[in-house]
Amino acid sequence: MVPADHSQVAKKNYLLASLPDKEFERILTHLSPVSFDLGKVLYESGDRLDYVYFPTTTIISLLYIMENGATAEIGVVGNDGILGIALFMGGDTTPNRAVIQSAGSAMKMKAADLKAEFTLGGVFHNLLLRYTQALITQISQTAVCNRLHSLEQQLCRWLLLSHDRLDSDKLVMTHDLISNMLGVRREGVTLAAQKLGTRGLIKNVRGTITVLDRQGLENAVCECYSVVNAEYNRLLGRGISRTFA
Amino acid sequence: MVPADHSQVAKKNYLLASLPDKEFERILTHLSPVSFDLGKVLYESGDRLDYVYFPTTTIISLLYIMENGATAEIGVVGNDGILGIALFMGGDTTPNRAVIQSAGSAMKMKAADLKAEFTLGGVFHNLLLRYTQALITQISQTAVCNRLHSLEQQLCRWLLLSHDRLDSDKLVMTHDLISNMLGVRREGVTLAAQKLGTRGLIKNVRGTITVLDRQGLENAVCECYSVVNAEYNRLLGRGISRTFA
DNA sequence: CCCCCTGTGTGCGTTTTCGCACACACAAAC
DNA sequence: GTTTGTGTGTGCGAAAACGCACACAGGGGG
Repeated sequence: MVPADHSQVAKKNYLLASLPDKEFERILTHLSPVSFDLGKVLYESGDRLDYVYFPTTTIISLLYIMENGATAEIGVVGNDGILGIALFMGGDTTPNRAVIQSAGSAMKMKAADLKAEFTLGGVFHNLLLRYTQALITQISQTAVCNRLHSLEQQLCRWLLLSHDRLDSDKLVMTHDLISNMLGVRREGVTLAAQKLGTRGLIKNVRGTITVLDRQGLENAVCECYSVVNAEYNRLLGRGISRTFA
Repeated sequence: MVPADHSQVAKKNYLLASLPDKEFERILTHLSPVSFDLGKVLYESGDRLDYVYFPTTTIISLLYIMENGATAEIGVVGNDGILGIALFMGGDTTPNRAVIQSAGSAMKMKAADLKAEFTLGGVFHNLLLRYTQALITQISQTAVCNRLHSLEQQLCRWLLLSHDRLDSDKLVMTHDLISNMLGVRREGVTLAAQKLGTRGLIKNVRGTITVLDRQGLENAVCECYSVVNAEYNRLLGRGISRTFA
């Protein structure tokens, strides 16, 4: 039996929320809530996936770890999506680490249950594939942005991606953490964050960045951000961006 | 009726070649050969996809074009895969341009036929999804490589990716073309190519780069290359790399 | 045969980011 | 209230790429 409040919690995840009632009810019976602390590693590179996760309030970062220990984020999953696409794509695993970037909750689902639901075809199957395409666009734009844009622009993009997936304007994250995500030096992040602070867009205080002027950030960000949002909007029927929501 | 030689030509594409006989024969009836010149644009960003393509000897580049005209490659498709995954992923289109990076041939298939085959589920459906996951890994490593590695390493990676997808050691491409793919200056490519030439790995002559020492290139390349190859190998049952083949 | 076009080589100064070294600063713990 | 740690500010020189300018070179077409 599913506790009544699970339904409300689960609907915080846009993917689940966009399911027709019938499918939603069925999927719901396979879901159970979990919560995670900052830094928790959900999948290690190459791990077999026992569960997939539909974030409700947490944000998960997909990272690649180089042999020399350097890291770079390739994408981010929040209440817009699902962690564990490799399972239904047929690979069972990926060469990436999945780590909690912002503490919070998710609904988890057993790998076997997800595979069974996916195999049924239909709405859920198609929704997962469309989400995967949106994620591909996000990863693609990360590649482009890494190549062509300044650290400051990338920081804006990253802050907006996080802000979109949170209820609060307070992002609990150190410059050091962000530098690992962006694959740059910590000092570089500090410098860029200072510039944004001077312009009144954000406030930097030990361990948290507060978004003060969301519109200002959107003006400062590169086109990569809106390209990704437009695709989420087009493919999943609603934008994840707070602006477009 | 399908000409007899179509079958042999089609099998140059690894994806088609790995289909069981029954599926292969059925798919084959939907395929017809085409050939393309260098620079031909198959899809423009946002275009509706009328056909998908299974390259046999051509190589296709997936590019993002910035508003200011700057370009960067996000992935490459050759005889290892299929161009047009957005079709079965449910998006019908992507924000990228697909352009011929190396002249040659492909088998084309009508969008509607592909969708119908995909919807049947089964082997073809699963194969396309596994290929898509391999492509995701390729795009992911492009993002990582763009962030963390030197131009010279990236050039090595790019040359190997091309070499893997060609029969010849002669890559017909100018430094300028490569610079557009890598999203860097033409001069930067010239400089990096000179260094590789000095080390005897390649030979640079007006408009073509000849691979002289494949093993040497593999020693010079970053880990990104082997990560992608390992995934292709794992997901699709054989490596695309000439080394692993 | 010479011209012209495209592709390549080279040389600047400039900008961005890096790598390292440290000083400072806040907050919880003792 | 002092200590201890973690997070942030700052200042170099070095390295990698950039933007621009232009010289040269090969090869096909007039």
